[in-house]
Amino acid sequence: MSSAEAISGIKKQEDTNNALEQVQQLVETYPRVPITVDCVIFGFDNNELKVLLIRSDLEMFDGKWTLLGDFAHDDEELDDAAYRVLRERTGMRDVYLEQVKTFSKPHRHPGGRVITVAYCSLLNTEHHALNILDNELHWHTVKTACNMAFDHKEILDVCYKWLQKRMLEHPLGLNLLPEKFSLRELQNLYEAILDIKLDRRNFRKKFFSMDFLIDTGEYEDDVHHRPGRLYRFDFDKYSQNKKKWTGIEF
Amino acid sequence: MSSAEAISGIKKQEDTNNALEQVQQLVETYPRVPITVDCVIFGFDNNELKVLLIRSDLEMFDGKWTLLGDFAHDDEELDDAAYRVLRERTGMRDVYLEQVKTFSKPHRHPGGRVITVAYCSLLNTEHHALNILDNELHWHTVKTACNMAFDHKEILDVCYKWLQKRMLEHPLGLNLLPEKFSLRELQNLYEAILDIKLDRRNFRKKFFSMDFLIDTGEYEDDVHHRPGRLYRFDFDKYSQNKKKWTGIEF
DNA sequence: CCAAAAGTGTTGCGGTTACACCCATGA
DNA sequence: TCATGGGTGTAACCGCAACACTTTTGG
Repeated sequence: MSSAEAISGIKKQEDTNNALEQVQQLVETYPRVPITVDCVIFGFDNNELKVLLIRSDLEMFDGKWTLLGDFAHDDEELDDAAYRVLRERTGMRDVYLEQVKTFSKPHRHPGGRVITVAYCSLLNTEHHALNILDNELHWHTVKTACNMAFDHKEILDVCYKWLQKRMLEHPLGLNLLPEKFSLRELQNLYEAILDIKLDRRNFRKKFFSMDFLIDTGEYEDDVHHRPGRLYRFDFDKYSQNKKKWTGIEF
Repeated sequence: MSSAEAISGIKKQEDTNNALEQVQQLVETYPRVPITVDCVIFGFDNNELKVLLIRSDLEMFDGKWTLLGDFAHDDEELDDAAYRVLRERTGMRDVYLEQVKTFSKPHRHPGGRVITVAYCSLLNTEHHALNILDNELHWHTVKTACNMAFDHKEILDVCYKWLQKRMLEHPLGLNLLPEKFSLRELQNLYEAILDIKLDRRNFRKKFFSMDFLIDTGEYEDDVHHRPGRLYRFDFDKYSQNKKKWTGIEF
């Protein structure tokens, strides 16, 4: 390296430092807002879509229910914050989770401005039951959920609509079922969430033709009638064969 | 009101005040983060999808391009902030705008932690051309856009994918065309954005059968061949007749 | 009269819907 | 043996894809 190059190198380094300081100082001047994540945790039990809520620990929301949420830590990506909330509150890992929408009405939180990012997650209530730590946690039927704090009812509604739409194009709903499930259970799931009736034979044909169901060779054993076959969903195969394009339709 | 009731009323008021203070103090303790909105502004010109970018005014991003963004003001809902950015930068009002996703990687901004909410907007470049105030603003071809600051390339990619998907289920793409347009222009729009070829006759049949196109009775007049009819899109009719359900498909 | 794009119908295929009967199991 | 849901096939219909020629305009 020539000395001219060395000097130019030093100069460049100084410029970089100055530029960095400039940016840091600029960011210092920005208004700051507390950020939370709120998880809409769906479960499926008794042929009903449920949502996991906790009693508000704020005096002014005495008796009201809230979503599971928390502030974002410094240097924590919001996806990670949402996973952390799930872990801390339910003890579960590896749960399906997706960002849905950010809510920012100035007065949505009575304590001052707080922006929240809503996440939607789906888990199997049977697995989950073992891990609930906090007895102020309860599963509520989504359709009748009410008396909620903040704008959490609105967030729930948005996430429910999101789920209904997403179910049609993605098999995320299977996260609500046990690993092995009967076709009846699967159909009940779709019927309950979408709030429609489906023809049993056509539903079967549809799922079999997608060819993502693996026959376990096992049967239901807790049923008071002819037991149905149990299937697993082939998530690997799905992720290689997703549909790309379904045509213009509105 | 009895004096007991009055006392109880005062007590309740005090409780409320206390509770409010409690919540406010709690929110005070939350970590705070600067929030920005970034608008991915799409246009359509020369049969190509374009995106409006501005040169970064930060020294360390010398020569790089960024999305149009700004900090959220105090007490400003983020949707409003995004509309404000659009107004301030392009002079346009009443532009189609939708929240897409929140980006929160801890080091996405070199000046420290900044969380940004990405909005996608679509506007007609002809109308818009008149209003550009800042000559560091430029339309870039989306496919070849590069050399972007921050994580703005990633945001652009996510919004482009979002647009491709959204186009199939919602007529938002029509915001990219002039009010009156030919079917050829409409088809070019879909072909360019979705990056596919479509059969002309089937495309026409499809749109005519949806029955949202209003024949203006007018014709193109700037073409060097047989002029096509001009149509308007009936947004009112659309908003009353949206499809609800398109079947399970994944 | 030539180039360039507008405009227009039909056919075949595949997927969705609608629908009814026999079977296996537990009580 | 009865009640309950499991499991299965077929026919009509509809929407989508594939495909070519004539018409209109400007140059």
